[in-house]
Amino acid sequence: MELEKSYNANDVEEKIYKIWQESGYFNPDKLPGKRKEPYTIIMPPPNANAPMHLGHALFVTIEDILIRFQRMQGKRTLWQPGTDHAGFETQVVYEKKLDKEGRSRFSMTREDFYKEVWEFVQGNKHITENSLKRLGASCDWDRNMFTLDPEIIKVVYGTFEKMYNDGLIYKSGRICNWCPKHQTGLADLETKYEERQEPFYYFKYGPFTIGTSRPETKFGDKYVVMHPEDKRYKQYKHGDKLELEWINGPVTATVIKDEAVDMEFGTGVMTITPAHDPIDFEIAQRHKLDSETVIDKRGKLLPIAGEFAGLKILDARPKIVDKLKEKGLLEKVDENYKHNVQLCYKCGNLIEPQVVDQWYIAMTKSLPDGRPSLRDMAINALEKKEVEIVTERFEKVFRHWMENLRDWPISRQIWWGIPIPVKYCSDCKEVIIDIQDNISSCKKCGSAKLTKDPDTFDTWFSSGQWPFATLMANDAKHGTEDIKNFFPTQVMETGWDILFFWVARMVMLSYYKTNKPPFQKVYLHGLVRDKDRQKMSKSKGNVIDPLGIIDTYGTDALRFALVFSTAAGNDIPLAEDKIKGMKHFGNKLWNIARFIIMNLEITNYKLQITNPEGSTEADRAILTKLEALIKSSTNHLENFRLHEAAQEIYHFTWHEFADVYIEASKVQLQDENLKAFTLSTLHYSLTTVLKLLHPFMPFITEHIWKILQEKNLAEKNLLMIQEWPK
RNA sequence: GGGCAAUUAGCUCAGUUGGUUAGAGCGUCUCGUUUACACCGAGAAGGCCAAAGGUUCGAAUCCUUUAUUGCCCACCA
Repeated sequence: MELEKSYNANDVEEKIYKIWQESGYFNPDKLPGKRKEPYTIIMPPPNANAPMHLGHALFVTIEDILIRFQRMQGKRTLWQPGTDHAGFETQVVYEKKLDKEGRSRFSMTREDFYKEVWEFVQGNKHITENSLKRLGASCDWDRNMFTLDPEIIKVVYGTFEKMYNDGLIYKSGRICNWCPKHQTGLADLETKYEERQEPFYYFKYGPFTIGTSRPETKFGDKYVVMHPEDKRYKQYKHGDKLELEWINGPVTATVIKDEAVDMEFGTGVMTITPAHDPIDFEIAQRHKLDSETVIDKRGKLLPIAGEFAGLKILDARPKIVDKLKEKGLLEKVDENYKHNVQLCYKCGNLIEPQVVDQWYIAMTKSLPDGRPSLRDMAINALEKKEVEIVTERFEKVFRHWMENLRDWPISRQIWWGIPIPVKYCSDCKEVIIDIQDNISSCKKCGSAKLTKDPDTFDTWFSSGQWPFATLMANDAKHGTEDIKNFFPTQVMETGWDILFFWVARMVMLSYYKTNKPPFQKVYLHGLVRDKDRQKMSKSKGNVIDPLGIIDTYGTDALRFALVFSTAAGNDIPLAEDKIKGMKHFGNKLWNIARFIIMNLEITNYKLQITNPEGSTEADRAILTKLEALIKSSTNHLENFRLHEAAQEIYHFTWHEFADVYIEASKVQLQDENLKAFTLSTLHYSLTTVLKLLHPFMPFITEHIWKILQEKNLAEKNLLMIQEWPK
């Protein structure tokens, strides 16, 4: 077979992937030899709501390198794949799509909406899976899982029920972050802050002056709050009643003394709107004050606003200010006031805090079986190094976040997701956990009037259980013993941007459910950014399609470029030139192989390097360097310094092996006394480099290996299961 | 307000526990098509490793301060 002058990735990658898949070696149960020690990575399931982006290419590359390396080291490797229904994220994506079509979920039935999203997600799932294959992912497709698979939901429901019975999950009507656009409550993490310059108004409130940037919330205000130590207001006593004129007429205000008031801020006096402000809500709770809803869930004023009822808050604001001005209650306006406003992290609309019933998980409550709280178990895990974040600087970040953790709201008022398995008795108000969805009468009073909880789980509640849920689901589905064999897993590899969303929750939920860490090490990668260091996002339209890159340069080049000069945890600005350079490297390797094969084909020398007789200084030098490379790159890989390993292998291959040794070999091959050892050295160096390079550039290395096999120049098995060089 | 990081060649970035002339990709310049490779080879230019001070036999690497940049967390009506 004539070998082409240059390597063409497109011709071989699909073929090679097929060979791998047919070998069965992605599946740990089908690996040859006696492999005892497991090595497991649970793949962070890509969201099945969009085509894949370079972030996926990065995580697939890193995880595939780790898995292939360990597989060649003789481990029983399981890389568990899956896709995520991604509740809120997907619903947002789909609602945008509806919006473009002039539709809205509010004019659809819940069932129809769910069905449409289901179809949409199924289509994306397949696209995503095919993309993972093009990237060379050697994950076990036999175990492929979806977050809405019944076996997964069963595990999730089991956890919910256990937590409810343990008193860790409770329902509360406290104030929550409400997005008026998406019509759902959100966790703190799902909101962001932005600095805005808005007018800050000072109004006369009886004898006081109060400041606010949100006059539209003030209709129901009937408590005036000041610090108990504030000397300016010492003549007012807690509980004093005052008659005063307010926006829509006279009100009776009650004086409240509370230490939450900052004496330095404004006039040191404020009125409170407990239904629409978290701080005010807390003050009201402390003093058991009345609370009145002023703004509805769509962000419009309620009848309490009188003439302003029905207006959107931002439209109402200037009108309300005008009215107060006319009434002579506007004292002054500070136009230079800057403050942070809270926004929905997805749509950027203002968060409008609302009092809504939500399910919460207690983060700091000790477990009834005597174990510490979820939060403390996670902190202990780091403390005891049962879980280590190898991207070390994130340990501090993790710990700090953990220490300040508040209870986690896990219910969402969205339709796309796992339904909360709860029914309520309309008569006796009993809460009934109904996992099978087949309970039709109240367990307590026998009433048949049951209503289903309309909410769904926060996606992170289910994906937070992913490491053990997938393995449990495998066992239920396939009769495997995955939980026994593969849990706890070895490595969780994911982006630092979901450290809190996901990693933290996995640690807590895993300890809760299994009493074990979900994984031993956490490797956090950075974000792939565009060439201007901008975050790639659909909304910015700067997303680069990895498949296009693969078409042009090949998967191996993309993979090598992604890990080549990237330290863990650092963001990666993608330069296409780098990928191009790595394609050249692949071609270099190809031609090294071509040269060696060409020389070996025309000879019949016995290949062996154990007998150094007839070796030259050049032979010995390259073998020494190769030995050092094996040691060093193995060490780097074991310690997650993939980029270091990649650079060293690159440097050796090109600048030691090709530039120096192969050049020297051309002379040595002319000498019959040197020829045998020279050929042996060439062959040995090549096969070793192929092995070392295989985790990084699996396609080209496997392809060359296959060609060597066809010429009886390599062992019969696939390169992917060859023994790692020692 | 609190915290974390970064600052190294024209550009984008590596540099594990401090140890010989600080590296890579791309770019620039010169030369070269001798059958592995022009997706190449040979060679060259280009860095007081942000600044100052300190520790050390020795610092890009450790410490202190400063400057600039980026990010995270919290959030005051």
